[in-house]
Amino acid sequence: MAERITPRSEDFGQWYVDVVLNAKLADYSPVKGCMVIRPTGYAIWEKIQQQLDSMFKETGHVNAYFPLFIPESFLHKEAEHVEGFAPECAVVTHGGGKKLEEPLVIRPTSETIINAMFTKWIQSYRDLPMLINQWANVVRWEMRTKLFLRTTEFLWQEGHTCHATEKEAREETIRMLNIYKKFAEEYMAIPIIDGIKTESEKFAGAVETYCIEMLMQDGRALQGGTSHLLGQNFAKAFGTKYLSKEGKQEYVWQTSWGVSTRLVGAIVLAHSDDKGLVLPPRLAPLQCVIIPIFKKDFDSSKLLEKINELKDKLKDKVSVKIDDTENNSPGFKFHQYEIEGVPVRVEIGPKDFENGVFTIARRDTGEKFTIPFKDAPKKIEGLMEEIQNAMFKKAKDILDSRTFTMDDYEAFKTKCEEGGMFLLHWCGRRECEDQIKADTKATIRCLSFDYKKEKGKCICCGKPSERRVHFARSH
RNA sequence: CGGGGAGUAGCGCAGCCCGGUUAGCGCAUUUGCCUUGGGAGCAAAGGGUCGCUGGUUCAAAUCCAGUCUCCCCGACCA
Repeated sequence: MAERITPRSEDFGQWYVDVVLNAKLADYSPVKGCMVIRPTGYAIWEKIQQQLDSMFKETGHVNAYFPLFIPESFLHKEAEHVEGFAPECAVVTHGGGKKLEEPLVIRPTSETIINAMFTKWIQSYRDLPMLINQWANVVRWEMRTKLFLRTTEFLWQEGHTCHATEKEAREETIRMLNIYKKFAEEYMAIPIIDGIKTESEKFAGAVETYCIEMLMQDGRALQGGTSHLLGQNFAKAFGTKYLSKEGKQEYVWQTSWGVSTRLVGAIVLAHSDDKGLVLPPRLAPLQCVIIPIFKKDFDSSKLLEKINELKDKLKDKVSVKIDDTENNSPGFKFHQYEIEGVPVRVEIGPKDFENGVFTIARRDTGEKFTIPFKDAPKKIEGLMEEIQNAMFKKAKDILDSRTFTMDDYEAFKTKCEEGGMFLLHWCGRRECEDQIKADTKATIRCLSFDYKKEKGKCICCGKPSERRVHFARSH
């Protein structure tokens, strides 16, 4: 039985955890920092997987699987890569009761071991492009964790591609970023800011890192996905070469890109209200629940007949479930499905039956209305799209209303406490980036693709700047 | 690693300051009756090494010392 969710606007972190736990998406595990994903939460992840997978396949990518263990020496082959990842690696030193000759790192990401295979697989320009994706778990030993947003072990998808030219690799990097953007906006109903990361925030081992950034309801930003242009860094480290048309040995140009179970957390943080989870219809494992209201002196079979009829008409287009259990009251069920975020609820009791209508309730707005039996299927089907769009618009309004353009450092420092996205002039120097982070905890989320050329002064040091960049405190 | 908080029934908590009946409450569970239009009601029942170790005392959930664990904030976060 779920506990009631209490509104706790003053403590958003706790509110978030309450939503996750009450909606039964996940549990804390016996192993600290790790998370147990419950069936309800996993079902959302499955919807995400399904959709992304089909988008990857449309663009020619195929799935494969690589080992969980990576020889420690592999990580050392790329200098920046090992520097970035070594501190957060879990390392296996023993196996079969003996100390291993070479420790095995539990993959924090798979560039190295995949490149070791690419080197064997790729001989000629005819083998390119090679477009591989892997669905897997990875481990990163973070100091502090939070359900879905940052856990020691998490599930993700990592794409790894090889191309003959830098141009092709660059196109691929952006193509995949755009797929993430489309997925976030059209499926998760969360507007994003896309752009490039600064040198200090980019992936260890990449030439460039692109990302989609989201703003959550608590005013903090969340990195939703990244797409890296790896250049020839890993190719050189692992000797991944091909024979070109011209008969020359060339290093391949590579990309990698990934999103994780963090996206489930993003949905929770972006859309939930004090009643619980609110799921966008396109990713809701259950889109519509039908609840009959029985009365002692009313023939319940008449209600069941009506709702089965409705279910049959809906079932090809909308995922629907009838909850005709008798051990809980209707009120209890209403709350239960609201906590779980089911987009649409249909009720029918004797009164409705006599009037020839269903009562329909929207999860996103809480709005309740009746509709004649014959119009119900079409209406409910239409509601899915309507709710999906309304949720995106609501999230977009939050992003817009909490994006601030500022030029005064002191004012920014104060305003930053409330959260939000900030468009600030920045001189491009690491020193200022670090200074601002030290002063405000805000980091450069990205240099967005969408910007106006505009002469200004760096908010920190006053040196000239050509454009504004996105700053925010992030999760 | 630093700062704060918490460990008492399956879950959530009160009791502790100021030691003293048989350690209490809500939810959940079991049984019976009755019910279902926003988290039902009534009646009864079961369920506890009070985190652990030691000390003080006639007497410890309560006081003292130590210890373990968890949570929150910070440092960290390709």
